[in-house]
Amino acid sequence: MTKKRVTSQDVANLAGVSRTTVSLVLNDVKGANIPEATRQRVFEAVKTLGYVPNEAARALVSQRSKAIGLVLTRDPSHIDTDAFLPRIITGLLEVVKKHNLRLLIESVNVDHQDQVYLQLARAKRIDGMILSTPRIDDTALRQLEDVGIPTVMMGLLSDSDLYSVDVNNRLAARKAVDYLLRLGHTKIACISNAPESYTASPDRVQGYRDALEAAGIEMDNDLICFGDFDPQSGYDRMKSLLALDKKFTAAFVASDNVAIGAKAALRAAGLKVPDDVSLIGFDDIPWAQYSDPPLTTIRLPAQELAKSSCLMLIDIMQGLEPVDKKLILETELVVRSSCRKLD
Amino acid sequence: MTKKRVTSQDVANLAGVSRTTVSLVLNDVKGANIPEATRQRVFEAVKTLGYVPNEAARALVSQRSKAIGLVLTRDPSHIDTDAFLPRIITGLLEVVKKHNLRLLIESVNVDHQDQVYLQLARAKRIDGMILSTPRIDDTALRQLEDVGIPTVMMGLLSDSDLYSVDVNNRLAARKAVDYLLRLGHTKIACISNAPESYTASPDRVQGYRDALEAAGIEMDNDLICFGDFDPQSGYDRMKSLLALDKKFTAAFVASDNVAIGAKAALRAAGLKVPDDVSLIGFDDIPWAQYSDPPLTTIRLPAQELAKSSCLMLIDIMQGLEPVDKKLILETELVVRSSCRKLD
DNA sequence: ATACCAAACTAACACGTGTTACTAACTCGT
DNA sequence: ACGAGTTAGTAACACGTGTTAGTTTGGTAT
Repeated sequence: MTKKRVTSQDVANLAGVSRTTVSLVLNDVKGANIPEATRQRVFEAVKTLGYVPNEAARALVSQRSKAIGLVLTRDPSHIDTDAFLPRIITGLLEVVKKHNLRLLIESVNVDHQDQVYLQLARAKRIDGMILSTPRIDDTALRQLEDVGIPTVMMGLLSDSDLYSVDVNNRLAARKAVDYLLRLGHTKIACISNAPESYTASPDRVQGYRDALEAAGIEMDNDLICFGDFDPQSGYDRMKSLLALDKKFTAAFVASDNVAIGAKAALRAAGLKVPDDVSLIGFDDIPWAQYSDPPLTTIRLPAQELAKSSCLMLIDIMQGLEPVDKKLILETELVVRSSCRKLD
Repeated sequence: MTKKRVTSQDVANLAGVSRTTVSLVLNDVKGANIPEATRQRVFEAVKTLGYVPNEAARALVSQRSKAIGLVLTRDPSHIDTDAFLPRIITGLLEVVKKHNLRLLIESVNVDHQDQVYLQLARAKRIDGMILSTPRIDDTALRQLEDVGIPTVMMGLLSDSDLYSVDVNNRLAARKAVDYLLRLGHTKIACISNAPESYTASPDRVQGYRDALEAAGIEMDNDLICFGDFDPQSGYDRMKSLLALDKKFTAAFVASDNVAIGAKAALRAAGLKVPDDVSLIGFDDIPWAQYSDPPLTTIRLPAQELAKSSCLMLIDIMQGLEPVDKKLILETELVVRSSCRKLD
């Protein structure tokens, strides 16, 4: 009754060869000369028995698990509303599958990150890892280099030696604000995507600053605030901004997801987009183009980000030096209808 | 220079005991009597060396990988815009972490599903799996039972013996349409969430039918069509419906994600929600409450679905018979502002 | 003094694979 | 005929852990 496990020994027995030969055939070892007839016998036996090599045994002897990990360094509550995660995942899955790897997902609560990193790495559960949304104050990142597990960051940590793939957040933000400036706006509010400790956030604010400065517009720090990933935070921040009564005519919200909430707050205040306030987002999540009005935003190549990270990681895992240690992908201004020209 | 791997033997040496003792201490085996002093010595050594047990070796000997798999049975393009996936993942991660398991994500392209299922199961990469969005015509599901890997389906396949967790799609859909009926609508269009082959889809349409029938309203099959997961499909279907010129006053769209597109199509046709057409969705994705107008919808307890599936799976993996073989969770009508009362 | 027993530990096997070093047989040029 | 090389295959070890059966040590009852 109990399903007997099928091992390579069983295959060997059925094919009338040794276990070694089975291994040589299945792994297509080129040094060994196995005549076609024998190979076929082995394949036949494999098929008959439905044999699948035990990954644990294989991992043990080869010292590699053939899996990579995607580590999310955010609170689950923030991940919940992340409209990008699915794209990241499909991007990773595509590459991972092509290379016969598996994808492990792990989230670390900000408290004891160190443990988790080391655990995963040392336990050899994964051969490499992709870190998403790194934080500036993440001390565990330093330790990571000691463990010596191949790592790629999606998102740049400027003062780190680790490999990374990212967009130029600063430049992209500037592109967005420059666009608003071209439309004639001068009083422009800014809601960033996340708290300052997440690296992309201050970068995007800096881009906002760059644009205003280049245009010779005086900065009003009251108009700058930091969201917290989800729409609710956008709603709250926009409400606060409106309470200041500063009469801004446009807002740069450095995350479409946060912009969703910001827009709701504008509506609640009786303000229309773009008639009363122009709104430009960041990311181009799927929702953006179907919003009412369709949201003008900066397109972040989410899937490319994921794929490139993954490919880079695989290179590193194979001991190859990737062409770029820090790869920067292009962003693109996507003009829709949420910004109007000021007369 | 080369980082030497730390094994339990090293720990044993440092602590001045045998490797067996180390294992007994670390796994807290109750039969063995290890005095407190020795235990402390072992823990000390573990800490000093930064020892972490090799998972592959552990998996090999214990015949369990301590990982579960989430298998997505959809095209990547559909997963991309799935606003629910993040919630599912955080739900799973929460439970998984609590039980010291890992989460593996796998997508199977509809073509060769069988292989993938079997591969994962036989290779012992995972101890159990959660299937999302099962399809009616999925023959591999049958084979799955043969392999004998614990499996839970998120989404019900009525004629299958497998364990499952789902909502009552039919009843939930009826709730939605009943609400529209109460508001006085009688010409109600229906766009389902997915092609008919995905089980939830025909169920929801059936709920729509139930409601109309109970109200004694004649059915117009032209008003029923099937979306395809993403907003674009909603846009297309709604456009087709409008082209029929059937003058419906309300639409039940069995997926918020599809509803996003449907709403855009209405807008493109110069129709306002809810003034011209009332719109009710399904799922209550994060976007729904921030939509303009806020979308009335049926709340699907995504995270609960994930958690319950996971808990059920863990029960099964431990050989326990879960209380319900087919668990049904509650849905809830969430009234917002996308439906108006007809006079 | 001997038998017995519990406490504290350990030697040795099993898990299923990849791989190296080796053998036996067969071919071939001289 | 004979050494050299090739071909086809295998025995045996390594990977790092969990676990069983067994061994020593020291104490205690008979």
